[in-house]
Amino acid sequence: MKSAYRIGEVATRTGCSPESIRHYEKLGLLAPPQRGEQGYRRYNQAALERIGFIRHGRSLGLDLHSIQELLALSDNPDTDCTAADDIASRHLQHLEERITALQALADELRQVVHQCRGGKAANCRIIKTLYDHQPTCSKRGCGEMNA
Amino acid sequence: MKSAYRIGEVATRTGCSPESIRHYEKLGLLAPPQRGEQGYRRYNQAALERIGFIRHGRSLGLDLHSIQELLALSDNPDTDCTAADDIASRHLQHLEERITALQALADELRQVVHQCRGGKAANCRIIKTLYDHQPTCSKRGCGEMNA
DNA sequence: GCTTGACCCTGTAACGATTACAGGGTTTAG
DNA sequence: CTAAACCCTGTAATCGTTACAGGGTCAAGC
Repeated sequence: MKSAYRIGEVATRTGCSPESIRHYEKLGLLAPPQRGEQGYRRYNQAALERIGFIRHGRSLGLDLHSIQELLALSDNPDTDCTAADDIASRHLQHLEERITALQALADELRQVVHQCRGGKAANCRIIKTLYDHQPTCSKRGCGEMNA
Repeated sequence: MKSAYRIGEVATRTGCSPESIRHYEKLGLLAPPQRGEQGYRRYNQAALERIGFIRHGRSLGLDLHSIQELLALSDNPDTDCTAADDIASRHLQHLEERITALQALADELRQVVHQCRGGKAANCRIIKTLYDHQPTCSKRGCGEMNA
């Protein structure tokens, strides 16, 4: 069990770029690691697993703040972990809303795609449709909400 | 048919914030409008419709660059509009891929949600799962890709 | 020895779209 | 006369990641 990986090796093992690893450290998701003689960061197995945790969370679409909360729970094993369930549930609901919204967009797009093959822009149904003022939702911040 | 709206009135009519309108102007999606005596921007009906076009495009999830291309086609009515269809088709495909990916994430989350009610973090299935290294996709830039 | 390339370091800016300021001016209603 | 509600410009923040610039260290190969 090797215990002194440099950042590049951690990157290839975790699929997380060195830049991101340093970023997580700056944000406090990772404790500043020990340094080798030349000032290089040296990571141990626990750090590797922590980075794997973060990447898995990110791949699920969790934001770094939520991941930080989950890591805090993990760091305090005696804590009540209802909060973890809250985070996951909230994110799942968020995802479901987002999927519904995207499906509505896709449906709307399907209605206009392939309607203007070979024509002139003046008669293009896509462009005409965009000028029609019935956006799916016209409220202020209601575009394609972020992931 | 009024033809001299100030930016705030345009904002309420189009559901687009004044900041965004000025932003679109800076990016070249909107031509710099005429100015009133006090230097205030004055918009006419055509500008309102153009902003509606942009908002509708955004609500469909198109990026401003694509919208700019569509506006360029609209500004040149004699152009072949195959490009419009390309943009819409590409975006639709993008949406469909994204929906599929999000559904996979939601499925994965559903498997862990509600598995740790009332327990201690040390035994939390959500946290345990995140430490398991089978992210849906562990490749470099493969998190929840942007909209 | 000396260069080339692959690492590592720090700090800063870019991406995209929007929002939020700071710091100022003008108008309007009380 | 003053406070609120507008408008202006320019800059910085948001989020997570990537890409630089400008520098240091170390190995292999000439």
